[in-house]
Amino acid sequence: MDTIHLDGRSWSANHQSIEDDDQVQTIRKGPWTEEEDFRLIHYVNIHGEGHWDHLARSAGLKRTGKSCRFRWLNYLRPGIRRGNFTLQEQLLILELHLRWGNRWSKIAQFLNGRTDNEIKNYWRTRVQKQAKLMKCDVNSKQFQATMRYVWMPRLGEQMGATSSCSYNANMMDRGLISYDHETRGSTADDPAMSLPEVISAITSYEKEGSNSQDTPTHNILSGSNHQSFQCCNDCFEVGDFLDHLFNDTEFVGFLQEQLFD
DNA sequence: AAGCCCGCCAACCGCCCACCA
DNA sequence: TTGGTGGGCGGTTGGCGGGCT
Repeated sequence: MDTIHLDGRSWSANHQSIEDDDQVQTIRKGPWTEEEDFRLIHYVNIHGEGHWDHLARSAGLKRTGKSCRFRWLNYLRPGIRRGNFTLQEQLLILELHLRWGNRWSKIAQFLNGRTDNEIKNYWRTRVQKQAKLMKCDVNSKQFQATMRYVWMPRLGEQMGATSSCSYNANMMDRGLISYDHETRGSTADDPAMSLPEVISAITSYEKEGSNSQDTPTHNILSGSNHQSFQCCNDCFEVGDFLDHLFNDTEFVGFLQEQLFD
């Protein structure tokens, strides 16, 4: 019988049922115990991955092959990183999701040590929550525009110049972006709304709509490079400015009507 | 202190595809 | 060609814990 020593504890790893006197293999569900984890780690270390149904039986685990595979790939496999996502990782997830949608495993390939399940959970708990707050669909162009022009610039700013450069270089290296992050302009095949389109919508809104002096869209455009905006006597960076705009339900409604319906 | 609510996340489920006999 | 099997993937669920009343 082999003995595994890990975290100051020892586990026997005989490849028999956890309950030897139980002849009927009832399938266990729910959280994995430490002993189950050690059995799985031990077996995979010796025999390698794959053939999960056979592995489950041979390792004496009362689990389905799928359950063993899931546990190994998402929690026990060496190199798994856990904990909060860094700003760079969050930005990468937003960027890649705009590109590929719910292709979690594909997205996970670009985040070293992160699993598709973890990214999926992040998306559903954090990002979809924001969509719910905005009362729009997470896949709508409106929400994608918010991601691209509000959150991503904000994350970029938070990351600071150094990490932003490394993020851009990383993305460029991978061939994932081809547009200029300084202006956030989109490429011709980019389905999301480009910054010029947003500006055009804002301008149109100014012409057609609200004459109120206290709306966020009053007196907004200044300069020609669209990098900063004057609004209500305050100067906004593009991210903050659009954040401001998207908090204006009147503007959001107009934008939706003009561009997305 | 107790009950309730809600967010997070580990884990399961079902579908689909690739491979092989 | 077809049926069985294993594995991959996205969607969903349920339990736990922390915060709030």
